[in-house]
Amino acid sequence: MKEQLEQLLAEAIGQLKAQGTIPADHSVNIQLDRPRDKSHGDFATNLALMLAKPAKSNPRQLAEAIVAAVPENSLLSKMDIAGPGFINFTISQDQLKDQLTAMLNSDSLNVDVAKESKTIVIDYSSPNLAKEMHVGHLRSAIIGDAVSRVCEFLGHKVVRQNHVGDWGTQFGMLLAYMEALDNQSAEYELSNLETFYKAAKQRFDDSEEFADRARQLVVKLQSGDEYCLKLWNQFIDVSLSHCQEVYDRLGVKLTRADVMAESAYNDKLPGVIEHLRGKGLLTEDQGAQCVFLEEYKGKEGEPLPIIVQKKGGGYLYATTDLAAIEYRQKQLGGDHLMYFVDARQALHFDQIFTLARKAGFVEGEIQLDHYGFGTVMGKDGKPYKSRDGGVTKLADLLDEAERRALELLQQKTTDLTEEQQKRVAEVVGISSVKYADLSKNRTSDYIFDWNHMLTFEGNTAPYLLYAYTRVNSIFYRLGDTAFDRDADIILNDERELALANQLVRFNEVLHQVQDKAMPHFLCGYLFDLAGRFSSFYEACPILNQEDEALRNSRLKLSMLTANVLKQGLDLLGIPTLEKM
RNA sequence: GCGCCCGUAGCUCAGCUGGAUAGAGCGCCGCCCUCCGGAGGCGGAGGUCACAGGUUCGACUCCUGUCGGGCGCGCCA
Repeated sequence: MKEQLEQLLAEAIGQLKAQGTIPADHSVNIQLDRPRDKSHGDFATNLALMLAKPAKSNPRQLAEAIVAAVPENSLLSKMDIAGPGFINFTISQDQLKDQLTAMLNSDSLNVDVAKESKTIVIDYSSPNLAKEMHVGHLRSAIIGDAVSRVCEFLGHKVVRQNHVGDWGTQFGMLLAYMEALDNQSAEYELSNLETFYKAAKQRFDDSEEFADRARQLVVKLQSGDEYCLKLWNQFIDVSLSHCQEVYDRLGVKLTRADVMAESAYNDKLPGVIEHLRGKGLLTEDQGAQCVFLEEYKGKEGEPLPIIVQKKGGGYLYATTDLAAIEYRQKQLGGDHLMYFVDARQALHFDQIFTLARKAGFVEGEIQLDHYGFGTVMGKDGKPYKSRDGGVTKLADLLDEAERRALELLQQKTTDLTEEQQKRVAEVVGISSVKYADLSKNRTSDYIFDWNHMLTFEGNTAPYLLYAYTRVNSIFYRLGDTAFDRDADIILNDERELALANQLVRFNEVLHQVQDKAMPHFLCGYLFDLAGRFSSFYEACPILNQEDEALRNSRLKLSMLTANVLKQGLDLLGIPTLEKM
């Protein structure tokens, strides 16, 4: 709808240029707003204000010229000039109704899918396997997952990449500890990775002998020693299973098949160095192999190094990332590589992307983006910690979410069985945590507060889940009674119209989510949708409506609302409940 | 020292590419249950958009500076 209007405006501008009203060489960026104020129509543009100066005309006159130049169309019912020269557009009701009908008749809610499907490689979650997943891993997993779903829904091929950290010095310590325990107790202790890591670390710090053995094992592991590899594989397997449990509980789509671990690039790393050397980009500095790029200056204006090989010969994550970028374009066929990684790594990715292009690890047209995100904070405004001051394991956090959700639900009257209520609590609990995160601007830090996320009031998961069940209950009540799905849609009441306008925006919002990798746009949209539905529901009788035509129309609006809520939540990785 | 991000109502957050009277939710105050799920709806009070300049017809948004907070800058990932 927005695109169609843009097209009309582009034609109008073209005509005015041809007439000489606007200088032909003046490039015009068509801006279309969704005005906050209903009296300003469905869309508004400030074109006349922007073009008044180059056109040497006054804005209101120019606005009139633009309006006159808009081609005949069925999209608009009205164009008004307001204020200093805004043009307000009102979409014709027929157009709205057609769009609503198209959405109702489409499995994908009639969203515009990409004309050319791209391959989008999305790096998200990517935890370090040495430890159990903790709060710090939450955002990447759920934001990345939501954006992945949206990209897929919009017709792209999405390749998920879980770039887990499974290689590095700390594994020596872990293997040494596994070795020190007999096999059975190792298995037992591995079931709690967190304590296992702590115990190993303790031993490493306390015992010189143990530390030596740990270092020895790293070397052996990296040289492919079979015994070490066996221990390592065993450890990785347990750790990945832990991750998978968390993904499954979170409803994050990642599976083992998406795991492309750091170690998978091991045999590519010498080649990365050679490639850089071949390009003349490599410089030895204090024994380490570095790349100095002019783009990045240090303290006194001297270039900043990217270290790709340590003086001992070991490789660093920059090296691996370069190998991974190449793989993602050349093996996976990525047109767009997305990285959902903590904002603190912005500089690192900036450097890596620049270097990858310069050195030819990627070639041709490719989009490389690091989408950073802020930190999860406690109420004190400091990074979120558990009560004992340590990092909070994700598994524990999710347990608590479910427990708190159950408490919340038990305060309400319900006709659900205890067992059903427990399942509902699981969904509500997990969804609350996810939604609290997704509904905030990706780039900023946010405060993690159980009381804010687990409430039925405001922009929360419980509110939206409730809103969905409420719409849904209309159709439960309706039961088998048929209603005419081909009935005309009637938008006479302002609340019907407001709801209809919001429903129709779904497409637009999803494209914004994809463009900016910002799921909170979708959250805001759904909250607004639920609010408009509630107002409609309050003021416009549906099942009690005696006028059959009106009743059918309202049922159709309700059904579409349910479909959009369900699909929207699904794209956020949140399941809906039929009853709660 | 250099670089990046942030500062919006008492609290938690929105504010799209510069647009019309800066918006929600909580909390506070007031309405609305003969009616489909009140876990709801309607309304009110509450703001120097950190501060000072600048650009512009128009600035929360862009530029410069100041203050305050967070983070990153050579062999961890």
